[in-house]
Amino acid sequence: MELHQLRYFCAVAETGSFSRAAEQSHVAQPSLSQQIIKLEEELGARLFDRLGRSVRLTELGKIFLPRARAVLRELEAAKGDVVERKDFVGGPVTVGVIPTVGPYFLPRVLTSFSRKFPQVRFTVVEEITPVLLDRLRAGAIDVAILALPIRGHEFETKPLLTERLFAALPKNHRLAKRTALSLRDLRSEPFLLLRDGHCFRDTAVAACDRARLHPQVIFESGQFSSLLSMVGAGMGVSIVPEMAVERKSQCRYVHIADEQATRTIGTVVLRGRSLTRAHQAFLSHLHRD
Amino acid sequence: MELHQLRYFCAVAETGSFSRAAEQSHVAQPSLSQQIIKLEEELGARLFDRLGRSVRLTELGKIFLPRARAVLRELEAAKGDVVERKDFVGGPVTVGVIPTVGPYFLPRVLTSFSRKFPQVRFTVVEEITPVLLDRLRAGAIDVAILALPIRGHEFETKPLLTERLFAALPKNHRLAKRTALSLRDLRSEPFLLLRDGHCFRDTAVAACDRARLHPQVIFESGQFSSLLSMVGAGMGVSIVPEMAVERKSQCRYVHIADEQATRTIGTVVLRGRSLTRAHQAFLSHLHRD
DNA sequence: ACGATGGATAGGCATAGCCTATGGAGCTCC
DNA sequence: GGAGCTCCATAGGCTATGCCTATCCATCGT
Repeated sequence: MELHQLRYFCAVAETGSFSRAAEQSHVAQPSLSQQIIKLEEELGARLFDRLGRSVRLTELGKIFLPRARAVLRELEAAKGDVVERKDFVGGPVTVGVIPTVGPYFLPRVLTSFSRKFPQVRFTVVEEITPVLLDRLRAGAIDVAILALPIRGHEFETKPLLTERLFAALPKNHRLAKRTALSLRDLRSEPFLLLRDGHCFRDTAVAACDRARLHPQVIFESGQFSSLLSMVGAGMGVSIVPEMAVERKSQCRYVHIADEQATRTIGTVVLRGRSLTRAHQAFLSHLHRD
Repeated sequence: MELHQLRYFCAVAETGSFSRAAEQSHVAQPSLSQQIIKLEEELGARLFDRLGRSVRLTELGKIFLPRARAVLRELEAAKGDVVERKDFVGGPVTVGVIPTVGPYFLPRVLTSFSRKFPQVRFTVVEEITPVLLDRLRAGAIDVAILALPIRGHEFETKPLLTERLFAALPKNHRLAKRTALSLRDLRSEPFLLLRDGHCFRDTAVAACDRARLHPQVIFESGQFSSLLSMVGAGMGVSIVPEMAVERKSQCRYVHIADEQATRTIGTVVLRGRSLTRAHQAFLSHLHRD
């Protein structure tokens, strides 16, 4: 049983004539006749009585007609649904973000995007980079925002912004009034850093390495705000990205002028994964500058 | 969009693999791939993400899946409905019958048939022959029971029974004690006959013609029982078919022995019209002897 | 690095649906 | 009542399309 057979059948039922049905269906009358006959053979029953002049549905034909129409109606609904939704910017979007970006960057972007596309429902997952990448692979996350570069060519990355790093110092620190410094200037300071696993810890440590600095870490935490409180209390110094700089904290922030003392944030999606219009719109909203 | 494409799509969605879906669908994997691609092209959107190892539904695929299933479900329902009902003896049957047969013959047949096939719902139309034939042509009547022969080769007729004709005489009539008579014996009698239009009137008149008898008709009616009451009252004589003979009436009935003084009842259906199992069963019930 | 797995691509083939021409039955009109 | 028309069925040929095998290419696991 094929769809065009059902269409022909309905056309004959509607027009009451094979010829008119053929015309309406844009096929030759014999073609339509053949298909109706085939359909009848498959069902094992006549659907029409051919009575010289007129063609009439048999009892079984009358039963079959609404069912055939239902099939075609469902088909149109299926087609229409997809065609309609494929250009619709809406539905669920799950964004993954690393903790050192989440609180500083996402809220602003999400609110401005939601104003433009209120139909899009966001879910935000805040996890460290390797977890986010796993979730991307599994399809649990649509877009991730994290520090580049990352390894794995199954991902498509695109840089969003590169920010400078800052030294967070107690207010009364000897370097607090400087407008810039080098990591080497922090040679003898006790360090407060993020816990292992956070990629910004790696960024900071790598910068230190390049400066031949082996920081003495006296405190570790999972979020900047804890570190900065401790710094404000005079326990030591820390390194933070620009977006984590708190204007009205107890700390002073001095730009670290070392070469490559930066962090690049970018978007990551799974390569080969098809994106909805909502995903695409969100991505281009992020990269809109 | 074709049905096999929907089937393939569902198979891939279920198995999560083109290869397994192809196997399950009994086609080669490339064939299935091609059809999925065609489907995606027609919809203008990817339905699956091909991610090296695994295949996953896209957002649109997830939307499309239940709709595709709905189409296939409707299709199966349509097929099943017809296949189920085509062997089912039930549903409506409309029987047409002429007035001179209706009250004597049908009740007995309908009750015995309904005992066998209680699912069949009967509608009985009692009309004169030309009306019944029109209704047959229009499909408003499925089977007609009337006097043969009829004209028109668009009908299929089959004789049911041939009955003798009887003279209906008042009790004290001079011929009332005879066991048989000839129409010529009624030469001088006043006749009571059915109204024009009733085919049995034609049957009676034709029999009289053959007997060179030109009856003086003093009363006409649409039903035998009226005629027979009048005959019982001594107003004249009449001619009735065997099935109209009333055992406990005021009349005497004497067999008319003339050649061809008979009436043949038969079934009529529209040639080329397909009959349901209920129609077929009813016809063979009628002709069961 | 290698083979195994899984999907896409290429090219050939056969079927199936479409076409035109024609047949045959029924209806209309002169 | 016969000629012509209408309408569905049949016949025969053509083409498109879906299927096949062989092969390619990327990924994944050993």
